Amino acid sequence: MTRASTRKPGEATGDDQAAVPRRLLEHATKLFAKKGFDRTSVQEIVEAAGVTKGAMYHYFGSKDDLLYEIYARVLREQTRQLESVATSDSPLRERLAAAASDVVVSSIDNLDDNTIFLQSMHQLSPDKQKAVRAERRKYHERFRGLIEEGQASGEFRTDKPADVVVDFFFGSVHHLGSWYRRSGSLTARQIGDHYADLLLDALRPAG
Amino acid sequence: MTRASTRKPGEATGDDQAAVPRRLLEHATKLFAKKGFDRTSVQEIVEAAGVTKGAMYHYFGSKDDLLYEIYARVLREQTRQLESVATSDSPLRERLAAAASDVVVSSIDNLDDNTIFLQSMHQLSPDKQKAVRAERRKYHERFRGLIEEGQASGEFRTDKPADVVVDFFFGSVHHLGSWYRRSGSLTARQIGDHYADLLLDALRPAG
DNA sequence: GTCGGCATACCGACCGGTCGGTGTCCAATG
DNA sequence: CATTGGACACCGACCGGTCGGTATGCCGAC
Repeated sequence: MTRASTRKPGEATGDDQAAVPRRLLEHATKLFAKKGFDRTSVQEIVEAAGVTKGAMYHYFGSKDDLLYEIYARVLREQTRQLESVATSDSPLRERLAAAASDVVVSSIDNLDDNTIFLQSMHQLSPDKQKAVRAERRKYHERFRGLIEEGQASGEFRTDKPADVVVDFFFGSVHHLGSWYRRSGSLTARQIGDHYADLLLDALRPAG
Repeated sequence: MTRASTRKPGEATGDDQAAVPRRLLEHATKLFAKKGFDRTSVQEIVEAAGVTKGAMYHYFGSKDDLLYEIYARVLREQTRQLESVATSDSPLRERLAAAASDVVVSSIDNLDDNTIFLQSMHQLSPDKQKAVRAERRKYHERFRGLIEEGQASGEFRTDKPADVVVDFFFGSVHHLGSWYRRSGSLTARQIGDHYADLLLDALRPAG
């Protein structure tokens, strides 16, 4: 606190080197995941981040904003990742398998974000909730596009609507947080590959 | 209020014929599903149910109790249903398909309960949460038993751990509430059959 | 001097839960 | 039959505490 130094504004003055907004987001994520959005007070967040409420309200308009920023970051990253995998020039089945496995792995790597998504989205203000939903929908549509591509080419069964399959699969993904434990015997990639296999095999044309 | 009558104690005296605890549970379910547990005040619940706080705390020990009772009811019913389907003397594939489809249908029929499960379980007191988890685990184990039965007989693939498949499937089921709308073009049973097909086909031995 | 980057004290709203009371029914008593 | 007592089902004002948010001030850098 009293440590004299010539820092750029925004740089940490405490023990942590990270910038204040970053630290706030980081600790807010952990606390929201652990206790839920409503049960985490602003006071707790700023204490965990080693700053004060004044600092927080300087960078974020509200507690809601904090949550929204957390979502926005995750969504941006996942969308980026999907886009990169989907547009590669591998065969369709491989692209879909990679997309499926990747989203599982990244969901497990960021279990906290995932948990928050699951539990706290409905606590956002309506307009921000709408923004998040719109972004999520874009993501799902991109994923669905892969399935429809395979249905058109005859690689995948056509008796199941693609959007039902997408919701089926992402339901599983979003729920990873409620059962996956790092202490378990399977790695994130193993789970991802299992999930991808299950999806791909469920999509095989009827034998 | 002033309507004279010879009612048994516990019978409604207002517009609604239902007993007070029942009405409380009913309206609490709706409100919890719509606004979340923490954002629903006891005051709102009792107003919706047309009683007062005194009445509520007469029948329930706490707001937590209300939530717990909602869970307990749903769990009891789903467990009962699964047990009934699983022990019938149909072929295994049919029993599993029926169990899968049924749980989807009942989840859609009671979307509110499902939503609450998803969003508010972690807000229960630790001991009640433990009780709910234990009950849920029993349910999952029963379901898993069906899959293991098929793996042992060679009907299902053995390269996917049964518990992974169970979590995969129930993730999808629990997430129905986040996308299913009654205004959609598919009935609950149609979704249930689609989901059951996807599960069964994902379990086919590799071709 | 003034502007970003905070700190601190404080406010008003609200919330879960409590508690002393009230009306009603029923069963025992006389 | 009339009276009484008390168990049950509720009522609603109130309390201690918490929370999100704000107003104001300080302080170093430019």
